[in-house]
Amino acid sequence: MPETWVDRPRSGDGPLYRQVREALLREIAQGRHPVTEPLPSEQKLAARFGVAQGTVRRALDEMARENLVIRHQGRGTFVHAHGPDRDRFHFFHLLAADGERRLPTSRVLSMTQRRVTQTEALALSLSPQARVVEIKRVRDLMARRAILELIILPDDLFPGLGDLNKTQLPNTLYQLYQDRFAVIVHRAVEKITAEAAGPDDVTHLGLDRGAPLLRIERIAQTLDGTPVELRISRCDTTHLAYFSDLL
Amino acid sequence: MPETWVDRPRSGDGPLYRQVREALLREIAQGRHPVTEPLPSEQKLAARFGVAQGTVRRALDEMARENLVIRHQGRGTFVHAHGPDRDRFHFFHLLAADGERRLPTSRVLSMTQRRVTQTEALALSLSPQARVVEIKRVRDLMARRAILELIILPDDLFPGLGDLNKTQLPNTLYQLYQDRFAVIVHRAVEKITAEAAGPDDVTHLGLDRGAPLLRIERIAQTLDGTPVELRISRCDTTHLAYFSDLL
DNA sequence: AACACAAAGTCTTCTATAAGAGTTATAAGA
DNA sequence: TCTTATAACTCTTATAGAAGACTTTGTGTT
Repeated sequence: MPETWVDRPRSGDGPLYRQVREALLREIAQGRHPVTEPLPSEQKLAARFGVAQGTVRRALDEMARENLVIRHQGRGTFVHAHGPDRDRFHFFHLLAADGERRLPTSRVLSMTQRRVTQTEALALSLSPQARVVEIKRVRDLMARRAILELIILPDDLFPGLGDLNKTQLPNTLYQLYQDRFAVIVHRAVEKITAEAAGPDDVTHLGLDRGAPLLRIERIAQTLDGTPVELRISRCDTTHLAYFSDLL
Repeated sequence: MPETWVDRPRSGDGPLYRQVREALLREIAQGRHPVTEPLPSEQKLAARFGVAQGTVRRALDEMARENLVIRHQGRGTFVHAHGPDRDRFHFFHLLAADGERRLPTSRVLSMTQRRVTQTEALALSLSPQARVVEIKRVRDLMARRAILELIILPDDLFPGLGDLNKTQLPNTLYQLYQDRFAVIVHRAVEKITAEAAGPDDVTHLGLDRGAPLLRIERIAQTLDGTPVELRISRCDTTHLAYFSDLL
């Protein structure tokens, strides 16, 4: 046996290139293929799967389009991770008033560990007894308080996170998830509503009581669809807007 | 000369398949290739452009991914237009409270013709003297007043629209734009903010004065990026939510 | 001997072409 | 109605050269 052959595309599942795609997806989801080193070359993968190189290529191209892997000519194909290369705005859809996309800064208000609530358990598909870490922070955009954020993380996916000092949290959390806990956020679903400012919003965002604000409820997922983060952002949209491109 | 040969891919512009793509895009934007009949077959296009069939295929595949054309095995490739085939929810991102995607019904309040305002002219890149048609309507979702919509259309793109009776307007306007005026909306950009309900919202949506609502400002564009519609939707989000998938 | 730099070689992805087998839809004919 | 033919797209494989990135080797200098 030339290699450990864990995942062969099953026969009769549809197009070959899609079977290859699924096999690769499973491998990546299982955590083989560290983000620091390239996947096996197209040739190698083709040999492993017993298909032509072009078929592997088609699978990889499709995955690259979905931002699951990133391909560098001459270097190889890598699992698409968070880092300097990646588009930082992919998961940040707030636009400053001047129409420019800017990254916010963050100040952590609190970080606590506790039992999950019922709605949280539902959103993250956790058991009612599960424990979570709750992070609360204020984010500034263009030196103006703009976002009040509540982040809920399953404790079992992020062991030891609750013990960190709140000053140790970086601005870009997804980078942290990836580097410290090998959790890679690949996609997210957001539900957006309008709400009236409550006491918390008044104190931390400086809004008037009852002022309209944008509520963004995000569930971030890994490659295989496992929800790993629930994030509720409350935004003062007097100087910014959420944007969405319908292509 | 075998055909009218308007657009040849220029030499040295980058990958061949992309030159073909651009050439086809120009053709479609110019309004050749009616939506009712297929584009020339891959073979024909390959012959026209002097490239291999696989190269044309790659260009078309890319365009199909971007929802610019739609491919039917055995029938041909068509300009992707609005109609029964097309995903009706592509341009409607509101989610009912139960999590289901439903289409709203519409009741037109008014339809008037007037001079463009300054902000409208900016958004639609019109001259300050241009005339527009303004449509105002209320949309119900699950038999509940949910959206107050203001639609601004450049008069020169939609000649004679202002003369229509307001009862003649269909629920799905993009279908009308396409069938009556040969204007195909291919993409849209939305900016979303939270606002307080004003007098209009109170009367038409039954909201309390100052209640928070979701404001969606959409600019719809044709293939070549020409803005053709400005639409401002004011939504009561007590029973629905805007959703966005970050893939 | 140690270092700097250029050339050569190798690995990888990217582009282009070609060809054959399979699937789907439409139209013509029995 | 059923069958057949045809046209079109789909899938897979194969090959070959171009282009980018990295490593090794060779050369010359210090």
